[in-house]
Amino acid sequence: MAPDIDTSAGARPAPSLDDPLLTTLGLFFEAHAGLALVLERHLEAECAMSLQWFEVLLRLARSPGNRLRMSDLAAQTTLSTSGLTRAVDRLESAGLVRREACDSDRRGAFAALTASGAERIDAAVPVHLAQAHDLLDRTLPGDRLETFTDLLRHLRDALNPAAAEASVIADPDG
Amino acid sequence: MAPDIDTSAGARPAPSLDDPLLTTLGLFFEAHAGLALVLERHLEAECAMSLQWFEVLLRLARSPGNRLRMSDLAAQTTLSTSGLTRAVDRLESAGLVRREACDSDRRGAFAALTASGAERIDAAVPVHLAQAHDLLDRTLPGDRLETFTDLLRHLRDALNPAAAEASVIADPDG
DNA sequence: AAAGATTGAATAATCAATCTTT
DNA sequence: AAAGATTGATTATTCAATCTTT
Repeated sequence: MAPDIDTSAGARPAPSLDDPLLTTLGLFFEAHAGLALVLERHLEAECAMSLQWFEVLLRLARSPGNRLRMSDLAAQTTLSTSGLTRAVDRLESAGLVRREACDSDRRGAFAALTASGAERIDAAVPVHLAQAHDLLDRTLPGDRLETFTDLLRHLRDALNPAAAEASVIADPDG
Repeated sequence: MAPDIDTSAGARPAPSLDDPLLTTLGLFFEAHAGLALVLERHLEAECAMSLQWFEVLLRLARSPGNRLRMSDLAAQTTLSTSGLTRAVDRLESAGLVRREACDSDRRGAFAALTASGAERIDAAVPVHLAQAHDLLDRTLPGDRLETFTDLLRHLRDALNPAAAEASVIADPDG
């Protein structure tokens, strides 16, 4: 018979509070929060732009005709369709994006980069990349960054099959 | 003299829109969003609990006396101190957490796990872990999960030195 | 009836200001 | 005056409902 380890009053049994997978998940969430915070602060200070705006403008800049259907854009970001509608409202108010009608399906709408939006994202990308390289090349030197990317791709493919399939066609993110 | 690649009307120069680091960052954010979504849905369905509640309760369950100062708890989550105040308000309304006074410093307050809160997190951890293992052991088999954890720790340490230092003392996340 | 997009209502996150204690 | 915690005001996000077009 195995003896109880902890018999002190009021102690609860520890089901699996020390499973290393909890540590992995915790590290993942902490790393994400830290990275988003640092990147956002830099982008905000240097380019007066949130990380969300950067991501939306970048998607548009990489799309044919610098435009994308609202629903496609929503699928490529972490926003719901209503969330994207509001985000595009704000981008349109700032003059960085313009809505365009869709001829082939009049229910649809495009979000299109304006000249001003193109200027802003073109200016922001090198600033963003400089900081990201400064941070990551130093933190994950040698081939570690490539390994990290490879592991992330496996994870993303398992979690978001839609994005994985789309990347085979158009390579929005690997 | 290097010739221009694209001389079509209206074409903008592409500064570095294809830098592989943009792909890495995109994959990281997509993987995070996907993982958080999947874990949250499962936890919500099986344990009627958000991922945020899970994380707060888990931190408390792993702390001596099942309690932690509000400011320490905020530092260990992705919330601001005011955000944590509100989160603890909700947890307290649900009866999972109780505020306790701090004798040594009467400005301070503890958030402490209630018996009900302990039951709920004890029940949720195995459920959460089962899903996480099912997902990750299959996606990153062999030693890939350990490699991934190692890379995340390096990244977290670079981005959040405070958490890295704390982990040397108390091991909240590796 | 279903798809694309938007809107209203409800919930939650942050910053700055405030209050208490050190 | 500074630190710990909370509150008010603002902004942003989501779900469900709505409107138009297919």
